[in-house]
Amino acid sequence: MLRVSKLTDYATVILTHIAHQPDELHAASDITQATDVALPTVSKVLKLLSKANILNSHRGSKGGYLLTRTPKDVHVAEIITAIEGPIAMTECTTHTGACEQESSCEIKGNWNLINRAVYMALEAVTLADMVAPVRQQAVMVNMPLKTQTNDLKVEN
Amino acid sequence: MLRVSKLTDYATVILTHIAHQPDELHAASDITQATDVALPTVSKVLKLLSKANILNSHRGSKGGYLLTRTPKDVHVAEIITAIEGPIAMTECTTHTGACEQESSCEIKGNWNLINRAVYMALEAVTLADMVAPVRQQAVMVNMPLKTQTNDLKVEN
DNA sequence: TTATATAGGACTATTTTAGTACTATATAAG
DNA sequence: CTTATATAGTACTAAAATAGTCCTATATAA
Repeated sequence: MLRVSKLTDYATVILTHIAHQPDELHAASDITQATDVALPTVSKVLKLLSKANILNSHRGSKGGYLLTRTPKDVHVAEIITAIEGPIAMTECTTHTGACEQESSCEIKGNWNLINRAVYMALEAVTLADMVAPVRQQAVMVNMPLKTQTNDLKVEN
Repeated sequence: MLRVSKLTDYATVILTHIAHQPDELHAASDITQATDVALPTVSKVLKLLSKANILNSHRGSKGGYLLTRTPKDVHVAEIITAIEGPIAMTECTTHTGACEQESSCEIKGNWNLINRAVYMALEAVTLADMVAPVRQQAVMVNMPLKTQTNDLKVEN
């Protein structure tokens, strides 16, 4: 299925809400009302987004959360990473030594290639796109081989 | 993390092995030996790939599995779909009615856009690429807005 | 000083995934 | 036609990941 977690989904909903009024502070309780996501869950998501420097937080009375930058500069890849950690399709591409077959594995490099492609797809869409659905589309193109070799740089 | 399941990972390993000798029948027991994946697991994966028409099966003595087509025509997207079902990042994009906020959801269409981008990334890599690591790379490009409008066709 | 709001971490329940086992069916070979 | 071998299909169990909740600490405005 290649799913994004529910929390990540909530994160996009919450960020979309905040992005509508980018200059105001949004308290967790307000966001709960607006999004129908349970308060503890909203709170959890906001903390993660804050930690990832997508939101700034203000404590105390009249506190809340605020975007650290314009929605155009917040990429979907970043949101996913904030909630779920680094985007990597297979264990071996994040944790060295996680797989016993690692040394003899032929396809690790190819998974890295796939990771890259997926990551670029996710980086092409921003929070701004989520807020005001622009009919912009990311499209795959096969580049000439030779010119790309350096780009691959697959760690071994 | 945006993971592919372990079974999918096994599937790529198994298919890579088979693709090395595309004209021979490969029994589950042989593949176990070659890949160090447990027999019941190999068996499970092979059945799924067979059901998805990526492999042909031959029963009985001297039976086994065979690719249905050349490795160049087997896309990674298809392998993932065979093991995990349709590629969709969020629940709402596969199952209508799964989300209560569906009717008022602003970002569903955008998830469809993201799905599309990811799918294209995964379709750009084939089993042939996995077998003989070609230094080919898929790259994202932002297309002009107007020309793409028809392509989106986001169901509501 | 008090009310309010976030920070951080721990914990539990649920769901998903991985892995295994069992029975049925098809085929090649003696 | 019988037997050995291999896949088909399904059901079940165990393990891991995720979701969701709660509690205590800290910061800030009034």
